[in-house]
Amino acid sequence: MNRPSIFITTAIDYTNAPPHLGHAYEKILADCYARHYRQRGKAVFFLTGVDQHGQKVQQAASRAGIPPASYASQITELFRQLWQKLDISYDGWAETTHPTHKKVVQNILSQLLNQNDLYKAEHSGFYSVRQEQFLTDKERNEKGEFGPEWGEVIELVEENWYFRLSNYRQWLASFLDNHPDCVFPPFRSVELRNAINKTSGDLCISRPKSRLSWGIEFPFDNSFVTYVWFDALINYISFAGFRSDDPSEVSSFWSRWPALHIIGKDILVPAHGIYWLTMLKAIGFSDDQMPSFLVHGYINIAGEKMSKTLGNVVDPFRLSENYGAGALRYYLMAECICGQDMDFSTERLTLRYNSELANGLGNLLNRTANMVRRYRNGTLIRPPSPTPQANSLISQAIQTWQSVAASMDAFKPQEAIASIFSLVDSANKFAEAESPWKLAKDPTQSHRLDSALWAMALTSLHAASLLSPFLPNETQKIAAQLQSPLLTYSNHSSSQQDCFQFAEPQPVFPRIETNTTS
RNA sequence: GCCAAAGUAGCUCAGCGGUAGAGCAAGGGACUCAUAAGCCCUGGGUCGGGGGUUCGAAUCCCUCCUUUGGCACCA
Repeated sequence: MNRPSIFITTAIDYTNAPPHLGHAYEKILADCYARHYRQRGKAVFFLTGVDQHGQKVQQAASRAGIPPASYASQITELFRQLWQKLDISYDGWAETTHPTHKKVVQNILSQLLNQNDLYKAEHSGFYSVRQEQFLTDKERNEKGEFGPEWGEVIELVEENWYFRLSNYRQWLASFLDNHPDCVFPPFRSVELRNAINKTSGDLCISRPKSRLSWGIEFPFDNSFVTYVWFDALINYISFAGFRSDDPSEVSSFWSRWPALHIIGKDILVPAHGIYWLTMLKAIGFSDDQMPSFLVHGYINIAGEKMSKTLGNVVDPFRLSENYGAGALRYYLMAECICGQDMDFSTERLTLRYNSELANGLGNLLNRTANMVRRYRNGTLIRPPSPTPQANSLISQAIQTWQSVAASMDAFKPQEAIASIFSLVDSANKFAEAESPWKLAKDPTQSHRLDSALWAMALTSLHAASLLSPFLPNETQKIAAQLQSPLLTYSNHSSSQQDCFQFAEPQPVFPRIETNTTS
């Protein structure tokens, strides 16, 4: 990540149902990356949003008895509220019903038609009237039949538009062979590579209006709307300035691109790994303009996949009300091995919050603040030559910045957090070793007392600054208590800080009491 | 079925050829600046089973077992 600008996207969420914890995890992950790279002085463009078109939205809307547009905008509002609650600092917001997006999608369709990448063909197959979709052999049960869950199944002949994906399959295979690091974690890259071999044929990118009207109309054939995936994937470029009428938008697009797409494991194959990459190739993106993917896992509840049918869907609104957005953000980032599934439990959340944030960092700050107020009237002046012990703690703090950056670049946020807390541990051990409360009793130890308190205060500031991408709100409160701005990558080692003026000590991370039933 | 990933202390995971590790949880101790927080000490897990390579394997190879995921038109 040596580029001066970073373009981060998340999947755009489908507006057929309210957000759940999995949606929240992905946005929190992306937000932590966006904030981390901003702290490193990069020009970050963080794009997220919602996917509003398609069959499922149309169905959900008709069940609710309202037009698809109203239904989509109601759900969209819920997502926006959640992101606000969780402090998601996105720079761009994608809504696929937006006219700008529609224009780019239609522009691309026309381009592909002109370069002979599209064709119209007839397809016949089994169609479920109830589910409003074509069925494949995958949907057959053990007896080779389509079960009752599909309702009436008829054979249907339909004309549609196809994208000549097969023209690009070979290119995609060799691209992935030459760029295996395009997908993280590595085994997902293998999975994608293997999937290409097993696929054949082209991609159907239209739906006849007779059965689906909620979509972007084909510019050259108004009896069809665009298949949702083809529509949705384009958000990554349409909302970033690609093919904008404003030339400065276009040039900022090219300074941002290529993107890091943060997505869930369920939509790598085929949507992003196959459709999106071949679409980009067809549109004219070169090999070194291809995006990369950070593929995360699922959040399970007691070992089981979250699903509406199991009735174990966790509501992120309620979680952030009960525990606070910070606690939720912290727990998800500290606990999850990026790329793997994780098991969610409020017990673990409470445990980690209490032991690391409350007892670790919170208490470090609080004990420091109290001693500075008690022994130094709340004002701490930088000692001209701190003791070697104090210097050693401070230099560990400075070194931690590098390890955090390295861990983040390696897509290991949990490792980054671990190294921040190893610094906090060192500071608490340092406090025991120096015992400022003993030094305070001996006037001849005044310099050593100043050094110790200084090192503790400065380390608290370093730890809070390093933690700020994960806990933007709470770390601001720490900064307020220290009455000092948070540090960044450009000033952390040469901070001009020469005084701490402590505000009234107040627990930033009050312990979550557990004896009450949750 | 095919292709992958994982199986290490109660829990979450690190180690990936050289005498089994971390954090949390559990037990004990000394202290008091602090959100009864922090600090110190302790805990002995056949590293999924079996076989092989090697002076030596959690670490390489084979095989079996268990769990999870992907295998295009549903987003």
